[in-house]
Amino acid sequence: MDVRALETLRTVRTQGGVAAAAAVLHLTPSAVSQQLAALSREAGVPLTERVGRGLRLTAAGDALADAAVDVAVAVERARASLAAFTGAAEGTVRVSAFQSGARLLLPPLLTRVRALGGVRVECSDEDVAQDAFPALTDRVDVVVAHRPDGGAEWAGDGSRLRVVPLLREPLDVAVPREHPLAGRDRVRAGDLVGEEWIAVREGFPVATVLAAVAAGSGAAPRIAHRINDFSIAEAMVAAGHGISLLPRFTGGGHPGVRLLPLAGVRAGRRVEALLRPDTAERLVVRRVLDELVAVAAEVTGASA
Amino acid sequence: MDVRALETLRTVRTQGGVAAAAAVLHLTPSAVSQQLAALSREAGVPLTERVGRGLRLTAAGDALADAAVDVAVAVERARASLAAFTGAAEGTVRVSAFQSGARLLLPPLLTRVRALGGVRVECSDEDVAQDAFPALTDRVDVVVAHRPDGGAEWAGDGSRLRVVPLLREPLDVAVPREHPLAGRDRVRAGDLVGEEWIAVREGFPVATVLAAVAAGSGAAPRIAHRINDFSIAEAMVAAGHGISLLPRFTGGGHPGVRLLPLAGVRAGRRVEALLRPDTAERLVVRRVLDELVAVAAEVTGASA
DNA sequence: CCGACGATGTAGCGTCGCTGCATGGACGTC
DNA sequence: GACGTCCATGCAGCGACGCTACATCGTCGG
Repeated sequence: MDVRALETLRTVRTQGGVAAAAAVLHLTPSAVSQQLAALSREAGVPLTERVGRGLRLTAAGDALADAAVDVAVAVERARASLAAFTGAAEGTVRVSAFQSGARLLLPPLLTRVRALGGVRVECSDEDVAQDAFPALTDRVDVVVAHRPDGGAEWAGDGSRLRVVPLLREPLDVAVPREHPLAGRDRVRAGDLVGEEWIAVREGFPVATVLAAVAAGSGAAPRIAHRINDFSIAEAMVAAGHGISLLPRFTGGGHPGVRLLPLAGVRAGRRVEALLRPDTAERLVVRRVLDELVAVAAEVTGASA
Repeated sequence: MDVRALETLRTVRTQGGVAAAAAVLHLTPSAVSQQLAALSREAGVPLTERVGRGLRLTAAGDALADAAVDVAVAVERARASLAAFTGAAEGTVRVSAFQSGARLLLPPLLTRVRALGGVRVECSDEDVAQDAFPALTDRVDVVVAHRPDGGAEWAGDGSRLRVVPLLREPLDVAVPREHPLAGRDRVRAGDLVGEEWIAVREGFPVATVLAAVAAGSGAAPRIAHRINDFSIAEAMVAAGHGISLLPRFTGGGHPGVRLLPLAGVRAGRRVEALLRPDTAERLVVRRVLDELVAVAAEVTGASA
């Protein structure tokens, strides 16, 4: 019962295939397949089954993968217990964030972490579809993700994934300053009928919020453009090519744009840190995560 | 961070040395030493330190060994989660017991287990000093041990050792049937002044109880013989070579001996099953342990 | 129907951990 | 105080295990 093979099994589950898991683990697909075969032989029952040209875990494999999480956590706790003696809560932590979250949180995080000393943070921006966020935790230690306010929990929340809330960010309606509504201090969904929208790509977190706003106005929204990058969307709004939903703390930098709070509709997104349970046990990771939480509190406190 | 090396570290702690650990793990001392060296190198701090010609764990090593227990438990849970699918709560379980406990519990345990099917129980009798019982759990899955009634807990109880109470057995005073006290239905400590005792060897569980009885009588007990085997002691009592303290359920088979309950002194021993926390997770072991608990209840219920 | 992708076997190789033996230090004994 | 014994540790040699590279088979899209 090799822990490396158990780790591999978990990765195959989260990545959804041998090839993807191999890429994450820096192995060849053959090695991954052999590990699964060995594990299955030892278990006495098949852990995976072919489905199409891919594969998925059997019930037994799923149960074992769940148990493998606890094994990984225990091993990481062991490492942490040693780190308490060497005094070394040092090392490098990989942090990723979606575009606007990265812009908001990563710079202050880096300055705070620099004061810690010995802790190196490697950042990357990862903008992926809603349901692809959890899988990122295999390549990155801390994943800053977002989801619509009342939306579904993350897949496998609880035992498979640790979720740390960072902040709740309201989504405001961004209009050009020459827009008739620009003088209002807040707008209702009904005020927005007939507007052209600049939305995000289908499957991305903010998309469902726009649908909710549209439902409040009674008409289907006319989506003219799909832009994932908020700063681009903001520039397009300023140029009068449509209106958009922009997160309050992130947007609002552009002088030609006014952000109007939405009344009557609860529009917002939750920004959370996603970690694998075993990664969450690492002392360095905990330190960085604490700083990230502090940064989030700072950012919301100053702006709200 | 190899789990085999962690297992080795635990064994070195419980067995108190490299050589003893190597014997238990079926390895050469050299291999054990190399594993410790590798682990220590990876940890960055020494995990062991020489003391005399042996060694002991450092504080860091002790902490890591504690964490290693959780790792082993998690791994064993993973195995158990698989066993739930193969339906195989089968295999062999090694059970050891001290002399009198073995005589009382093992025969009925074996008959009950035979009915289970697929479970093989290997018995052995292990009579060791009080503080040597926990270390037996490295060689044997279930260790039936005993300790004086109000005595100290087992070393490392809690996280390092799982303790399952089986029964409490009163210790009676065994006298030959021609003895002046033989007619009494119970005796007090004061009645026993001046008697010659047949005791157990120093360091064995019942020894401290005799000291307690002696303290009640006010005089130091005159110990004529030291016999660990109760059936031998019983025969010696019958032949008039002294009196003894015998466990009620175990002793009393000899026609020439009368067992007299002790009044005023709480004399007894606790019989308990000792398991390593990881072993306790194995499904086969749990099944056998359940049967053992049932046997203990049966035995005391019939005799009390 | 063909091309591409994904998973799985097989040969070959490197590496890691074990055994066997030799060394050095500590305790008990004569 | 010297010797023998026991224990832990270092080093050479060997075996085994797991990886890469390559080939094969099945499946899905064009």
